[in-house]
Amino acid sequence: MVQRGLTNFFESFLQKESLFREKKVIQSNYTPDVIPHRDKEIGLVANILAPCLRLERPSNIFIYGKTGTGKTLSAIYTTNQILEVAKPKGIPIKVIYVNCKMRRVADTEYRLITSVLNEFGVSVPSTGLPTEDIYNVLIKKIETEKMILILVLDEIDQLVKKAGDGVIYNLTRLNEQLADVQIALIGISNDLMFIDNIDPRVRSSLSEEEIVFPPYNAIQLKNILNNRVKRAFKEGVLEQGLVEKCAAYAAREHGDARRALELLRVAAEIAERSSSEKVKIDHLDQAEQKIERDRVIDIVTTQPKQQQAALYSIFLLAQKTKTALYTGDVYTLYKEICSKSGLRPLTQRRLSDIIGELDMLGIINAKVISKGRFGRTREIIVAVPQNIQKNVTRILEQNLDLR
DNA sequence: CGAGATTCATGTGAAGTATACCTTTAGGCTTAA
DNA sequence: AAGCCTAAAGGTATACTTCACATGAATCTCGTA
Repeated sequence: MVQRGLTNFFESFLQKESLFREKKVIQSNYTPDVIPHRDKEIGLVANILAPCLRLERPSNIFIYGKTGTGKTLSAIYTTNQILEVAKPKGIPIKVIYVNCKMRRVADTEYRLITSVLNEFGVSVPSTGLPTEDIYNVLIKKIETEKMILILVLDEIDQLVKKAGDGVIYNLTRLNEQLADVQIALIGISNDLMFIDNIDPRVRSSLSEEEIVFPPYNAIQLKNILNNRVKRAFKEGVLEQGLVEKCAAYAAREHGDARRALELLRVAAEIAERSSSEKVKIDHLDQAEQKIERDRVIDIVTTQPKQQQAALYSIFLLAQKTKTALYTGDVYTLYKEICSKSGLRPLTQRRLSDIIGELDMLGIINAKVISKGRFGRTREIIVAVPQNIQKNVTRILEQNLDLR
């Protein structure tokens, strides 16, 4: 790096006009004051949750809809509103939000309860205790006072897929052991098939109420974007038709509003970095690339070494052969990779599971097929565009200490 | 020719093992009275 | 004697291994038309 010019660089950076007015408005963790086109859904949620203001346990809610349809946002928004009413009146309501997808945070029963406890400010060992004990700690903690506990479980399908549906059963049964505290669950899932594959008893208790969030259409998306653009950007920094194009992109991808907003923000960041005075359509295309790349890189690099080695083998093989890959081939190469990078190779049994996990992450598509006389295997197809694949392969190479 | 039987390569479930971490307990040491 | 530290014992969750059996369509076999 040229270090002498750095002060100058920062100076000129400060002088440069930013394209943003209030950048946080289009950042992903921002909760807007109004959520357009979700009045009906929010009304439903509010109706169901309202009894908790009278200290009655509301029904459990199961919310589903594709990603970026405002499920999480609506749930958080509604519960926040309830809290706002409840707080000045001293109504004891507590809302806890847990994202079950976060690997190594809340993807097992034990870890879920642990993260709930963390919300209460109680820290418990990450391992070593019986799950039963952890429940008891929780019970003891919340039983001290009368209250309604609303537990929002985001991406609940991931949790059930890994830890089984007993978790939800246990949670609902917790109510029987608690005299003064009532727990209501809000399960959020973007897997529409999920609810059909769980124990009917669990199902009926989880989805006492079901709410479906339909995807936004292009016009609605445009509306949402415009709403935020007004506050987020300075006037006239967006090229004509940019918002429309952005909405169209996202509508094509099953009406994902989160994606549309992210697309716009990243495009603006790119424009800013290249010291352009306007955000142009061209920046939008670059942003689309960058988002996808960052997403993949993020998933890949937070994965444990073994998974990375497996993925590296898959990528390498995919680049060599044009046809689909099979588990056996991957395992052979994987073992080689392991010895090169000083990793202890796992068994094929385990690799098979890892391939399943990678499939769940959406990095690859693995389908079990039968090749008849030539056995049964998984057909693996990489679900990442070529150029990004190369990019990621290089990163993996470094991570795994290969040359 | 067609219905079964066979076969292959690996999926998949269950049970066992290793590891990392936890609490409890008991003994030994220190310290202050 | 009280307090504190340490090591050992006994426990759990999780990632992984081992073992054993299940799968499912291409291919083979063999009786029959």
